[in-house]
This record gives sequence, C-alpha cells and structure tokens, in this order.
Amino acid sequence: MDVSVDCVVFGFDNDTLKVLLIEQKQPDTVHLKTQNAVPGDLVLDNESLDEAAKRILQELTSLKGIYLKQFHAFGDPNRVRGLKDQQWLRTFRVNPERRVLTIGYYSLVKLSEFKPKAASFAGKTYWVDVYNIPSLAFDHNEIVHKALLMLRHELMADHIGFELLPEKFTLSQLQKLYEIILDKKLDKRNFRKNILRTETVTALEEKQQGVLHKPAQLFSKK
Amino acid sequence: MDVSVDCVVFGFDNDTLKVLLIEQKQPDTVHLKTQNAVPGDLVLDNESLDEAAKRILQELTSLKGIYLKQFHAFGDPNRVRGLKDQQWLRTFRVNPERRVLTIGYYSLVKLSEFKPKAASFAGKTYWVDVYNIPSLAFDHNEIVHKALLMLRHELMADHIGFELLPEKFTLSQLQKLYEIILDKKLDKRNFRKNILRTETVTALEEKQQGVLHKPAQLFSKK
DNA sequence: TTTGAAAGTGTATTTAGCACACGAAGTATC
DNA sequence: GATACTTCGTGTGCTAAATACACTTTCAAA
Repeated sequence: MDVSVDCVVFGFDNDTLKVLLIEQKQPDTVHLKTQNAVPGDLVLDNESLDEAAKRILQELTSLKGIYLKQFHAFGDPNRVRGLKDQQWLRTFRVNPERRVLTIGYYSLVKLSEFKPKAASFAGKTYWVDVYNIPSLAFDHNEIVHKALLMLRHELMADHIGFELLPEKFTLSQLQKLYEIILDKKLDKRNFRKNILRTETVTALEEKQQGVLHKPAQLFSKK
Repeated sequence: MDVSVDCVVFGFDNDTLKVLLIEQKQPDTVHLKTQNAVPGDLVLDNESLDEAAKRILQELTSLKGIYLKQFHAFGDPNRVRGLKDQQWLRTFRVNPERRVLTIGYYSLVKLSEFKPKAASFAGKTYWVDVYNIPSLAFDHNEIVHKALLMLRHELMADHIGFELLPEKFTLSQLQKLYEIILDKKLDKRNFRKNILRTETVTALEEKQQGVLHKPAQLFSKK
C-alpha cells in the first residue's frame, strides 16, 4: 500500500478562514479541467509521518516552526477511484493501481508571513474560504471538513488561535478569528474575560498604529 | 509500505481496567522469551481501516457491535526495529524488511460477555492491568499509553463508560469505572447528579440481587 | 436483634457562563 | 476647534454548573 500525508493548511486574513489548495498538474495529453487538492505527498522511505508533513509544508513555503497536528487516517479502499483521480495517478505515480492510505494533518500558518515558494514542486496555489470550498480531488473535501471539526475542537480545548495571527495582535482580531472558526457570534466582554483567564496571551506595552479610531492594545502569545 | 491496524481492547472487571494482550507466536527455531502484543494485523487489500479493526476483533471473540474508535497513526520508520520484533517479522511476514505503519484503534468490550474464540489465529490471550503493562512488542507500550489518554478524553466528553459494563449496571459500578479510568476519586452525590443530567443512562425497574447489603438500582444505557 | 456494608439522598458555597450598554480615545472633516 | 465617526475597553447581575460534605436506609448474615 502507498502511504501519503495530506496537509490541510489553514490561514486567516482578518476576514475569512482560508485553506490552501494546489492545482494538480495535468497530464499533457488529457484536456480535462484541472482539479484542486490539498497539498500532500507520499511518505518517503525513511521519514516519519510528522517529518513528511513538515517536508510537504516546506516545499510550499519557507516558514519554519509551523503548527502541525495529525488528526485522522483516511483508508477507504475506494477513496482514490474517481475518473480524474485515476488519470492523475496513472500519469504521476509509479504504481497508479496501488491503494493509497493517507494520514491527515492540519496546520496553522500566519497568512501575513506566508510567501509561497517560487519553485514549488506543485502547481499554482490558492487560498479559498473554508466555508466555500470547490469540489476537490480524491476525498479531499471530506478531509478538509474533518480537519475543520478537529480545529474547532482544539481551538476550544487548547486556545491555539494565535497560531493563525501575526506575532502581535489585538483581542478583537482574536475574537473575530474565534467567531469565524466556530461559526458563531461571541460576546466581547465575556470573550476577553475567558481569554485572559486562560493566560495563553500576554499584553504588550504597545498599541495598534495607523487605524482611524481608538487604537487597541496589542497582545502576543505567552 | 505495509499498513496494519492495532487494537487496544479495554475491559473492566469491576476492579481494574484491563487491556487484552496476545502472546506472539515464536519462530520454532529461536528460543527467546515470547513477547506480548496488542492484537493487530495487516490491512487486507479491499478492506477499509474500520473493517480491518472489526475483523481483528472478531478473530479473537465472537462479540458483535463492539465499540471501536480510531485514535492515531503510528508511523515512525523505526517502530519495528527491535531484535525480537525483527525475528518475528522474518518468520511471519512475507516482506519482513518492509516498513510497517499502524493505525491505532481502541475498543471497549463487556468483559462479562467476552469469550475468547477457541481457534483464534493468534497465541494465548491475557488481560493485564492497564496500569501495570509489561514490556510489549514493537511500539505497543506507546500505543496502549496513547489509547488510554484518548479513552480518558472521550469518557469525559461522550460518557461512553457503559460500553465496558454489562447491560445492567449500578451507578456505583459506573462510578468505580470512571474513577479507575480517570485515576482519581469522585464524589458519589456529584457523580450521580452529573450522570443523570447527561441522560446517557436510564433507570430500570429492577434491583441488584444476591448482594449482602442494600441492593442497588440497576441502570442501562439509554 | 444486632452487625456490617453499600445504597441513596440535599444543601450550602464557589465558580463559570451568559446577557447586556456606555464612555473613552483616536482620526478625519468641515 | 467642534463635530462626526469608529472601534476600544470595561462591570454587574443572573443563572447554571461544580464542588464539598454526612447521615439514614435497606438488605443479608450471624
């Protein structure tokens, strides 16, 4: 069996929660509409799963120290049996008939610092709204959906939201991020009480600049 | 790469939380002490991961409808490189040098109803205390440990405890189960309030029999 | 009838969850 | 320099959940 790692890369642009997709290279001979997919690759011979996930990310961007978390193994024997999926496999895989198990990871990146690598192994990359994802290759729609559920869960349990924000952020930005990930409105005062109680962030001696209203205090992760 | 599923089977005997181990068959030619392992097997060609896990369980016991949950993929390239592990692989695997990725599942069985199958594919089976596990084959100690952490987590979130108890149980049994899994004392009155509020169990019109004290009310899952 | 052993139950206190509104601090415009 | 605009930052009361805590009841056995 082939084993791959697929990475659902989340980013936040202060307005929407995004997922990074790459356009799958197409066989020159076929002229189908290209498909998009979540970045992923086969696990190499001497590589752990975590290492494979890290490598895949680093082939897309030069960021280091990115938050990465394994969340589920997808092993349905037919997960790779779509028509386009098969054509793609026949062109780009040594053993196109081989079953592919994939280990899903999700990753949180600071969109502000994200620069796609010029010579990336794959095709063009796109950020798309997590709530408006087009039809993807393989079972990647399911993978993204499950990643989002796991992210929600972990956001509430471990308050990892700041991984998606710049080093310095305001509590309003953080709240908006929570609202978008959890897909519900939160009360400002209660949100602040809760976040400050968890002590995952710390106030800086610094204020927001260049805004046309009262500048907010900046925070960073503790 | 080979892909296997390993099943951490939990059982509860009213006193301790147990894990099912099987004694690995040993090559006739070698005379090492046998190793124990968690039940597991390679995933077959046309089988999903969940199906593989179910099959492994059914090769050990004839119980149906057993609670099963995927919890983690273990993919370190060296997870299978111990001396005894290698000997075992060379004897019983077609491709002993091939790397093995395993998907960890845990499973909750009613120990009272558990009967090991006579002609089980594997060696003898044992139940051992989860808090006193001997040294196991491969990375199975790590797998069991992680399974326990996940079980704790899910017990609190989803109140699945009764999966480990007979059809009819008392709240004291359930409480003891929680105390052992979570490894801490709970207050009786608060525990009852909480469990009854979650409405995952329902009171029967029936009482415990054959005990030498006030008989307790029986409950079953709702 | 007494003893032993677990069952079953209520209250008071503390803590977390939730709803809710207004003055303060900046920038831009006239 | 007054006004308008925008977001920031804050506190209180209410309700629900979490925790601590001890005595009476019910049965079987001796």
